[in-house]
Amino acid sequence: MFKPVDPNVAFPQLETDVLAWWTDNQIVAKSLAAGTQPFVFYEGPPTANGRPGLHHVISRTFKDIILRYRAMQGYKIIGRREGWDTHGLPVEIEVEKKLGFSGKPDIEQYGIAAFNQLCRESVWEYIQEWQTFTKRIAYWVDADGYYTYDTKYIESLWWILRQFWDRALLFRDYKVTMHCPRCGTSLSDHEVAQGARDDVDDPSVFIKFRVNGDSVPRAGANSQSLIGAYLVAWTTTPWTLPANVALAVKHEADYVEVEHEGERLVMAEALYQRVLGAETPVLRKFRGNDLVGLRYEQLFDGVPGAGDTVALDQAYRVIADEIVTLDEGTGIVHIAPAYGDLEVGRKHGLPTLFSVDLNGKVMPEFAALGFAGLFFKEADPEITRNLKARGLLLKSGRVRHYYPFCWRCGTPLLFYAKRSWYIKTTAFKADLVANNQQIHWVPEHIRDGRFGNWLANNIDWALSRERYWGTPLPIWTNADGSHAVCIGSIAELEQLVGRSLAELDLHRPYVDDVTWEDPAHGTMRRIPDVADCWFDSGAMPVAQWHYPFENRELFEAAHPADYICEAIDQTRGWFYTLHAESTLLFDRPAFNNVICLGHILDEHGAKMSKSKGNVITPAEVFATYGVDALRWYLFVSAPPGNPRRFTLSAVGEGLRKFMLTFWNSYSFFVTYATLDGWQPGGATNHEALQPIDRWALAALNGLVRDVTSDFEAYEVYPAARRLERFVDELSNWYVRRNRRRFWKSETDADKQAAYSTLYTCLLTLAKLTAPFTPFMSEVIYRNLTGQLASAEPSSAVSGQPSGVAESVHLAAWPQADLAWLDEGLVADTAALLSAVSLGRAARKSVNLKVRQPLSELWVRSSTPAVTEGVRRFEADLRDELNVKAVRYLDATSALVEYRFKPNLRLVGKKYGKQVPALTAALKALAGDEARAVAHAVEAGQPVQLTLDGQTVALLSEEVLVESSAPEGFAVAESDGLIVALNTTVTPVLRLEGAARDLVRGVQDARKRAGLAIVDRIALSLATTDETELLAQTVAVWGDYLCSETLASRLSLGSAPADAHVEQVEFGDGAVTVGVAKV
RNA sequence: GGGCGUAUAGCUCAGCUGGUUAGAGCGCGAUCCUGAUAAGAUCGAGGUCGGUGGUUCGAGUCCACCUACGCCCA
Repeated sequence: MFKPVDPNVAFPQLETDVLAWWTDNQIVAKSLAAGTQPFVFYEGPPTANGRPGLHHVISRTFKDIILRYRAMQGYKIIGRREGWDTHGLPVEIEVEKKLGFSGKPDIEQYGIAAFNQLCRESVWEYIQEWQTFTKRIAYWVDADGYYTYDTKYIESLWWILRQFWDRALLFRDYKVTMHCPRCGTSLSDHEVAQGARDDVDDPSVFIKFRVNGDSVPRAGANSQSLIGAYLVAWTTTPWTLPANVALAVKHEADYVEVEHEGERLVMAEALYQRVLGAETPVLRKFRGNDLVGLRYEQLFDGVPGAGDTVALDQAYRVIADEIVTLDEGTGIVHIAPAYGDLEVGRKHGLPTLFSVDLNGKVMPEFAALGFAGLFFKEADPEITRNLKARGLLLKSGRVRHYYPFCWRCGTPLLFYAKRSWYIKTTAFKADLVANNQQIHWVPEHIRDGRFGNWLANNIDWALSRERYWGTPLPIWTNADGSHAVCIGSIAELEQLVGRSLAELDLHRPYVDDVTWEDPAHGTMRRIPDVADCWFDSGAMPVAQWHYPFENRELFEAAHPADYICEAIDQTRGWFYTLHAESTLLFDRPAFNNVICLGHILDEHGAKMSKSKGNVITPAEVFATYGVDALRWYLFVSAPPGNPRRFTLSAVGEGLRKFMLTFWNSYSFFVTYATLDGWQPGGATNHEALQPIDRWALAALNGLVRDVTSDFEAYEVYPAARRLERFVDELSNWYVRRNRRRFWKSETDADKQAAYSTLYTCLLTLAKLTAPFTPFMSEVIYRNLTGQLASAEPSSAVSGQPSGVAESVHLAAWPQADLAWLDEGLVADTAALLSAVSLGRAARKSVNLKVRQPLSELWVRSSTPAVTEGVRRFEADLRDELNVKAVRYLDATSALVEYRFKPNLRLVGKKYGKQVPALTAALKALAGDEARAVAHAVEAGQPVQLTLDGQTVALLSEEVLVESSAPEGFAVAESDGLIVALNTTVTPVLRLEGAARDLVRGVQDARKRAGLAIVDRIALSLATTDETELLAQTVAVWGDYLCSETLASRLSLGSAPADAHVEQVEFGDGAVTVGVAKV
C-alpha cells in the first residue's frame, strides 16, 4: 500500500524531511561509492571567504544534475568532491580590511607569518555556511576535498613549474604590468578588466615641447627652421610627463606648422583645427617622416631605474611609430616607456626613465619642484601648473575615458615596467587552439567565439605576484641572480639543504628561510614571489591527487575530465588556466564537455550586487518555494548560457506549473490506488490497454529516449521542457480523460490497465526528474516503490525487471523501449487535441457551454491523415465536446467552398521563380473547378495547372486545401482543420443539459458540505421559477442524477433542516439544492 | 577601439537546416470546465520580430552596416 499524499504539500518542509532521511540512511555516501565505469568531473574551487549566493546555486545545480544523471546510469563518478581555492589577493584583501591595513608596508610590519595565518583562517570564515548550503541544495560531493594551500597540493604545483622550467618555459622579463600601488602588486589581465571603467574623469592636457638646436632632421627639408617651434602632444596622464623620453609621430601622416598667439606649433593636419580652431593660419606642411630626428628640450629630468645605465643621448627626440593614430589628440604622442610604452621604447632604443615609484608616489628626485611624495594622481595638477608657469601648457581640460582601477581596492592602476616571471604559453598557441577543438562547449559558440579568440590572441602568462599568501614560486637564486634553480619536490629541496623539511609550512615566510650554500655561487635564496592563484586552480587535475607523488593510476584515469561547469567569466579564468596547463603539460584538453553558464541578473537586467541592494539570497528562495523549485526554474527557464533575469515569482510559477502538476497526478493516483487496494506487480494485460494508455506509454517512451539524448548532449534545457510538456499532457489529458476508469466500482482488466499505465508513467517520471528535482522525485519514487516486498514490476518502459532501489538516486536510469513508440498514435492524438480545442472555441463563439449537449459536429481537415486521426478518437471527441455525433465533410459535400495554397516547403525548391504564378493560379480556382481539384487532392491525384501557357502537374501533397466555413454553424479553424457545431438546441438536448447542470450543482454542494467522495446522500431540489423544467428533468434524468451524485433518495421540494443547502443556476432561474448525508 | 553574445507581446522566454496565419507561460479582462489539481480550457486586448540595406520566388531565421545592452579584452 501507499502512504497517503497531502495534496497541499509544503515543499520546503518536504525537503527538510528528505535531507534528514538521506543523512540517516547515508544515501549520499552510497551514491558516491556506487558505479563502475568512470566518469570524471572537476570541481571548480570557489573561495569560501564570502557567502554563497544565487550564482553558486546555478553552477552547483548544473554540476549536480549531470552527475546525478551519470550516477543513475551506473557510472562511478571520479572527482565528485569539494575543492577550495584558498590563496590569492582576494583573501589577503579581506584580512587587510579586517586589520585596517592600507598596503604592503603594513603587512610587512605586522609580520608575514601572522598575516598568512590570518589568511589561512579567513578562508574558512564562512565554511559552515557553505557546508549547510551545499547540503541544502542537494549538491552531492564528498566533503574530503582538496585545498590549494595544502602542502601536498603545493608540492604538485612545484612539480609542474619544474616541468616548465626544464623546458625553458619560465622566463623573467621587464614588462609593463598593471600595478596597484596600494596592494603593491601586478594584477593579472583577468583582474584588471574587472575594475576598469569607461567614464573616468581625467585631465586632458596639451603640452608644448620646444624644438632645440641639436635637432638632426632625417630628411632635411625645412625642418632645420623648426628650431624654436613647439611640438604639441596630448596626454591624460600628466604624471607620466617627467618620464617622457620621446615624441612619436605617424610616418605617412601630414603635419602642419601653424601660427598661434605668436608661436609656431606643430601637430597633425587632421587635428589642429579641433585643438586650435578653424581660423588658425597654416605656415607649412610636413610629412611625419620629415619630423623624425628632431630634438626637443625635455620638460623634466626623469630618473633611471635602480642599477640601470641609460643612454640619455638617445632621449628627447622624435620617432615614428604605428601606435600613433589620428583619432584624437594632436597626432604627436608622448612616450614614457616605464609607464606603458615599453615596447615602443625597445624598438627605438629609448632609455627607460621613471618618475613615480611602485607605491604610486612621485620620486624624491622631484622634491625641488614640489611634487615629491605626491600620489601620482595628485601630482597631475601640480605638474600641469608647473608647465603652465613655464609657458609650456597649450591648454588643459577634463575628459571622460577608459581607465583601470584595482578591482578590489579601487585604487587607480599604474602601467609600470617591472621584472616578472612568465610562462611562455605563446609557444603553444597552435596546440592550445587545436586542443580546444576537441572540447564540446555548451553553448557551442564559446568554442570558436570567446574562448577560441582568446586562445588565438594568446599572450604569455604573467605568473608571479609580489604578495604573501600564495603558492611560493620554487625558484632559488644566488645574490646577484646569475644562478637560479627550480625545485620540483620537497625531497629535492631536502637534499639541497641537508635536513628534513617534513614539518615545513611551504608558505612564506617559512619557505623563505630555507637556504643553502652553493659552493660555486654562494647562498641560494628563494625569490620572494608567489604564484598567480589562477595557476593553483588550473592545476587541480594534477594537484588534487598530489600527482605524480601519489595516485598515479587515479590521475591517469581522471584526466581529462568528462565534464566541468562554471560561469562565462571563467573563460579567461579557470577554463583557460585548466586548458593552458593541461596543454603545456600533456598536450591534451583538460576537459571534454563543459557547460558555460550565463550570469544571474536582477529583474531589471542589472547584475546583483550588495552595493545595489538587489541581491536575492538563496535562503529566501529555499524558505519560500524550496530548493527543487529553484533548481527547476534554473533548468527550465532559459538555456544555461543565457543571462537570466531572476524574480522570486518566476520560481513560484515553475513550481505551480510543473511540480504541482506532477504532484497532483501522483496524489490522484495514490488516492485511488489506496481506495482500491491496487498494488503494482501484477502482470499488465496488454490486451486491456486502451488507445489512450498506449498513447501515454508511447509518449513516455519517446520522452525517455529524448531526455536521455538531451543529457548525452549536455542539453539540460530542452530536457526540462520535454518533461514539462509531458507532465502537462499526462495530467490534463490522460488523467482527466481517465478519471472514470479509476472511480468505477468494479475492478476489471480495464481498470488494471489504467492503474498500470499511470503507475508506469509516474514511476518513470520520478526517475527522469530525479536529477532535476531530487527531493520531490525521491518522495514520489519511494512512495511508489517503498511498499513493495521484492521487485519493481516488469516495467513497460524498461521491458525488463529491475530491482527497487532504496533511493531514486540509486535507481537505474530508465531505458526507452522502442517497441512502445507509436508515431501514428501520437499524431492522431494530436489531431484529436486540436479538434477538441477548436470545438471549445466554436462553442465559445456562440456561448454554448460544454455542459449543454449538441447534436452534431462537422470536421474537415486539409489532409486525410488528420481526418483519420480524428476519426480514430471520435468517441473521445464526442465526449469532450458533448456532442451526439461527429460527421465529416469531404470534397463531395456542397457545404463548403475551397481555397488552395502551394505547399511551399515542397514546391519552393522545385519551382523557384514560378512560385508566385503558381500561388496565383491556385488562388484563382473557384466553383466546380475548385471542387474537382479538392477531390483530386483528396484522392491523391496530381493537379493540372496552366502557368504562362505551360502545363504543370502538381502532386497532391504539394497542394494545401483550405475550406471555408459551412453556413449556419458555429465554426473554428486552425491549420486547415475546421470544426463546425450544429447549434440547434432541441428540447430533448435542453433537458439533458439541465440534468448536467444539476449534477454539477449537486457535486459542488456535496463538496462544500464537506462530504467524503463515497458518502451517499438524500437529495432535495426546489425551484420557484423553473418548476416545469425541473419536473421534466427529474422525470427523464432522475436515475442519472442519483447515480452521478450518489443520491439514495431524490425529492422535489424544500430541503430538510439538517441538509446543506446551495443555490444553483438552472435554466433561466435557480434551483435550491439540499444534500444530507444518509 | 576589438571580440563574443543578446535584442521577438506589458513581463519571462520559445521559434530546428529560410516556407504558408510568429508561439508559450505569467499578468490583465471575459467566459467555461472540474469530486485529483495552489489547477485546466477558450476567447480578447497586446508584436514596425532593435534599425537600415542586401541575397532570395519567399527573411524573425542568411549577409553587411548601424543602434542599445551584457560579458570579456585593449
